[in-house]
Amino acid sequence: MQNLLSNIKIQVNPKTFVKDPETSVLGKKIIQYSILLIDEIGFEEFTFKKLGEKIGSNESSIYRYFENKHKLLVYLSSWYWAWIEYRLVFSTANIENKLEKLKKAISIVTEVIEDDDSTAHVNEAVLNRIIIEEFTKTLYNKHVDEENKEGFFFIYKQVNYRIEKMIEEVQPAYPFAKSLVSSIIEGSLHQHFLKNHLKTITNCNTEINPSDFYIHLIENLLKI
Amino acid sequence: MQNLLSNIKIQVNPKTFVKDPETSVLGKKIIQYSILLIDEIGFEEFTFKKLGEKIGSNESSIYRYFENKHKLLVYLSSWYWAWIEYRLVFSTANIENKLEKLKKAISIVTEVIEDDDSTAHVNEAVLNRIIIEEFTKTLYNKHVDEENKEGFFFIYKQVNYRIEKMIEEVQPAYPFAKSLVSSIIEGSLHQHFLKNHLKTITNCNTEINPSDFYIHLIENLLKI
DNA sequence: AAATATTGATAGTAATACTATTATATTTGT
DNA sequence: ACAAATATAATAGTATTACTATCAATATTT
Repeated sequence: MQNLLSNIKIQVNPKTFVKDPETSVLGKKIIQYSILLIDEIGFEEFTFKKLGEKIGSNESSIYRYFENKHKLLVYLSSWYWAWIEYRLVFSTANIENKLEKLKKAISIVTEVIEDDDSTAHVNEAVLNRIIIEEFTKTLYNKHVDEENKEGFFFIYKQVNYRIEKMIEEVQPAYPFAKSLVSSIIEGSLHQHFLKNHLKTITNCNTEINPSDFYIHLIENLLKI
Repeated sequence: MQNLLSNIKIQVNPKTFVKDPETSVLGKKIIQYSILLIDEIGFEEFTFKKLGEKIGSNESSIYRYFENKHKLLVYLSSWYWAWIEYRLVFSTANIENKLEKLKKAISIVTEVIEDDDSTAHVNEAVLNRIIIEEFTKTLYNKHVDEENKEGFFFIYKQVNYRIEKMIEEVQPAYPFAKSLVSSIIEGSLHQHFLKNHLKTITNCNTEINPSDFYIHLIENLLKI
């Protein structure tokens, strides 16, 4: 896709890091290779020691950027959702028709991502894969409430909120706009996961994708 | 609810355990207190050592029943879905009207569970809470494909399949029955989670529950 | 060139996730 | 009732994880 972000820096909640990884070569290397390593071995097997070996740096140097691997995952997720939000706003900005606008938004949050060259150290396609496989772990743990208060999920909720408003524009009478949006955004990641691992309980495959399922769903559900 | 299971034993895939916990007093204690301890401290903080302390047993004795805590969680999840399947089959058996039957099924998989006295060592209400908070972790890890081949998720997929068939009965023309079911079953757990932790992106609360959202959804989506 | 910040190397701690061995109960079969 | 079999407990031990602390080496800024 076209280079939208060349002069825009994705802002991530500073509470997720000790030192901003965008401010140094090592920091950017941590981001770049953590994405690749998590994709390769999975979040449970991923350690700062292994990442250090991969980038020829010391474990203790990585700890100067992130308190622990959980916070790093929260950082990567926030980055991802901020990037999605940017694309969402940009690509729906000039659509007059409310339903078309909503459909475009649904596409943005449900489609498979291809790499975008605008950010050299972030491979968006691989990041999308790790969001599909690992995003749920940023929410599902005993610190959610605390971290939610700290604003760790602000951008994610913001993306939800934006689409909620679009639903209200299309069909103000629909009584579950918030639940519909959150079930589409999270559900789409889940459908991608099922397509890759539990194929018998999804219709999604190489031909049909989650976008088709969800766009058909809103078209039928919000009929006026 | 009434005592449906007094003479029925829930069958769980033997590959999830080393020794069947249903066959001894210690085994049942492991099940009973692991549910309570996971609910209390969360799965990440849960260890066999802490469980041993809680039940006055040695860590090494617990390892004779389960290889590791992940397999224990898979066991508990399988037990849960087998119990749901039983209730699903039982409570939809005599419903003639296809849509009513489907709606009943949706209720069973989306409603909040209250304790059922039929199984002394399993508190179903607490188990439901840990399924809401932890079930996703049985699927989302690097061993899914392997464990799926071993049949660890068979009962879960079976529950999906049964409801899929009910959708086909109601509306054979609907093109995404599998995805719709899996998104309802998983999505309902997620809506319960959001209700507890990220209240701003769900309509569910003490008055509105996930069942209302999903029943409204299928009623509108499968209109004939 | 000096001051400052960043990174690397090494060492160390507590906890986790186990395995192995042996001793002690408890159950069961005759 | 007793021996044999089985289950459980106690103890010890290993490798790995998830850090923290300290200090030296190297860049970078002023």
